[in-house]
Amino acid sequence: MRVTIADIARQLNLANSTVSRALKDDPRISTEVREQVKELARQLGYRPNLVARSLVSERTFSIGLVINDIPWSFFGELAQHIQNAAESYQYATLIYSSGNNPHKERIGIESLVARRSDGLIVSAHENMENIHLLEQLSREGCPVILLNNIPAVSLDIVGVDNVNGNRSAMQYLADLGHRRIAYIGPEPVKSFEVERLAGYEQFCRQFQCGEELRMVFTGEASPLLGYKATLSLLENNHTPTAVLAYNDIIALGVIRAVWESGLRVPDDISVVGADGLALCLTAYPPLTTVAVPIREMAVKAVELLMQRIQANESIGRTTPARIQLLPELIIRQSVSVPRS
Amino acid sequence: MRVTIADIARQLNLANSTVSRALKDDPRISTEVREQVKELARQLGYRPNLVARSLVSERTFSIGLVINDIPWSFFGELAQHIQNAAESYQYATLIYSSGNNPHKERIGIESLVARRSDGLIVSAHENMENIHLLEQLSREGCPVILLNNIPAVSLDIVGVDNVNGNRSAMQYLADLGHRRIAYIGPEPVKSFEVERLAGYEQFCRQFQCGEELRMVFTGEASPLLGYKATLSLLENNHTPTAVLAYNDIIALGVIRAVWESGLRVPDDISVVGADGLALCLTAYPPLTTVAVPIREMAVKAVELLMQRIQANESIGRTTPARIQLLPELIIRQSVSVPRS
DNA sequence: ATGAAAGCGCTAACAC
DNA sequence: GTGTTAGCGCTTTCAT
Repeated sequence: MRVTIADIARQLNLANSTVSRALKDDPRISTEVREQVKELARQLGYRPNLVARSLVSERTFSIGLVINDIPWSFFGELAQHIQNAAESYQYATLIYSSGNNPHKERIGIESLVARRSDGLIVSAHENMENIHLLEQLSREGCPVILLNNIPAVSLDIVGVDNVNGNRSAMQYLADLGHRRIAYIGPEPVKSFEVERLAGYEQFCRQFQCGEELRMVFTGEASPLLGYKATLSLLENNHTPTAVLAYNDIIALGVIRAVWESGLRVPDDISVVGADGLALCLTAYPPLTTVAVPIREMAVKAVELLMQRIQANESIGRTTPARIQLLPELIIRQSVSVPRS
Repeated sequence: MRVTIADIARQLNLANSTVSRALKDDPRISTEVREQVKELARQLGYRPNLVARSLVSERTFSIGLVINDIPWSFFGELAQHIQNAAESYQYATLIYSSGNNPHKERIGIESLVARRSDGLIVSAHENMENIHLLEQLSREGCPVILLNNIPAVSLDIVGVDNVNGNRSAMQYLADLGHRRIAYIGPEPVKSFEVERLAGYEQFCRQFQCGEELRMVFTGEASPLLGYKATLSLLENNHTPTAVLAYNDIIALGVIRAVWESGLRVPDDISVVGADGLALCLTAYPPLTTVAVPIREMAVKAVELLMQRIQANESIGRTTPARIQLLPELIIRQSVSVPRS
């Protein structure tokens, strides 16, 4: 049997509550007793049972994080920052990765709630059933922060202004003289996908430039799909002077395809990514990218969640918060002025 | 207030225990009552409180995973596989990333234990104090699976035979005719670092080839350090015909440095990575690598942990298990025969 | 087939 | 300053 508060109390002829207080440095307990208790606790190797504590305090001091996948690093970096931010509030983070599967996402949400996470941060799959589930949970008293821009949803949102992020990247390319700018990314389904494409298209329309270079493929964002899409774009002789990729991962695939085609980055084709992952520095040449302020996003999301938890309020009483973070263009070496 | 079993019992004029059983499809409860209970549970939006359940059952159905960092994808991929494997046993995974900081690692371990994880999988920082803590926990009844090869430790280990992995990579290079093979990696402190360097050095000694090309830098494995190390290697005119990098991340930095120096991969310099991450396909050219069977590692670790949990045995009674996984060389396009 | 009661480890009124 | 008591939500003997 593991050692409990009762064991300590018995050996010291104290009441459980006294031991409990002593362990928490309650000023009402005399210093001697406190020391005595702590000393014995150490000797016996007492480890508090947070499960029991949670049952009475109705608080687990843990938050749940639901993401799509850990490996491709956007979520990895995000998870790390969220964990760090939560830790500064003495909170643990339970990470659940849905593998982009709405059914698994649902299981994950339910599991985190059943484990009584004090709140949830969710980068959702955007399946409406699950969004409704989250709204429901929020109403039932479990605060939820959403990391996607979903309109008309009664949840707090910490989102990214991808439209303007990509518009500013386009502006940068146009200012350098680029007119034939391609976009390579997945079909616009999720908010990030829709917004990033929209930023590109809005700019194209406004400046009457190259919307025929919009290249949308089916499937999840991966370097391989970026690679293949680029190859087929180049084959068709629709050669652009610059490519705006949906994200960094795809951009790396684009770069590989350009080199393999015997062209050079950035001399023949400039490439811009998005997300701002550390692995941009992995590319040759290092990737210019529309960086999402991932750390800030994590900090803001956790901050907001902690407010909700402390105020013991979910949505219903209050208007949902809408925080929008603006991406920042990080200029590296994958872009130059167009060749001709 | 959230709805509890007692609420359902009251409304249906049943005992709590009956409701509890009905919810679990206990055959002793009549089908009608079972249906009635479940129906009302659905209507009221009953959600089981796993905290309460855990307190009595002494099981949380969650395991703790302690890793060094999530973002650089080895641990990301690992975490994903562990989570998947655990899920097949109906277990949730609590991930804690220590950011390579032994003190934070300790906090993380304690936090996971306080939350009463049924077991731990740890890719340790290899700080001996923490290892002893883990041994202690194991003795106290919390099974621990270690993912590092640490000698003479009384914990189950699912490790990687990095020595032979790297020797086979060297053999492959030598067979192609390479004699001037450099190694680029961090100072050998952790087991992975020691073993991978050892695999290189053993081969060099055996075949009397180029140990002067061993290039060890200070700091954590990052593409930037791989990049810088390569540049200084090339500056000193110690030009190798091939580079064996500590891992894929560093290899990507090496590749970038080679291109920037006006040399070509693999024509002038061949590059081999290690780990076998998905981002190898991101490189130009796609990276040949000594792939760790990450998924298998995850599956084996979880399998072993589940056995320990089910048998309700940690180390002490039993001899610790020693599972060694052999990496596999995945041949892509970053290696060719040497130039001259 | 169902109920009553005890208890998991801890906390928090309330007493003295 | 310390003890008593009740109870968090659930499971599990032991009755009936």
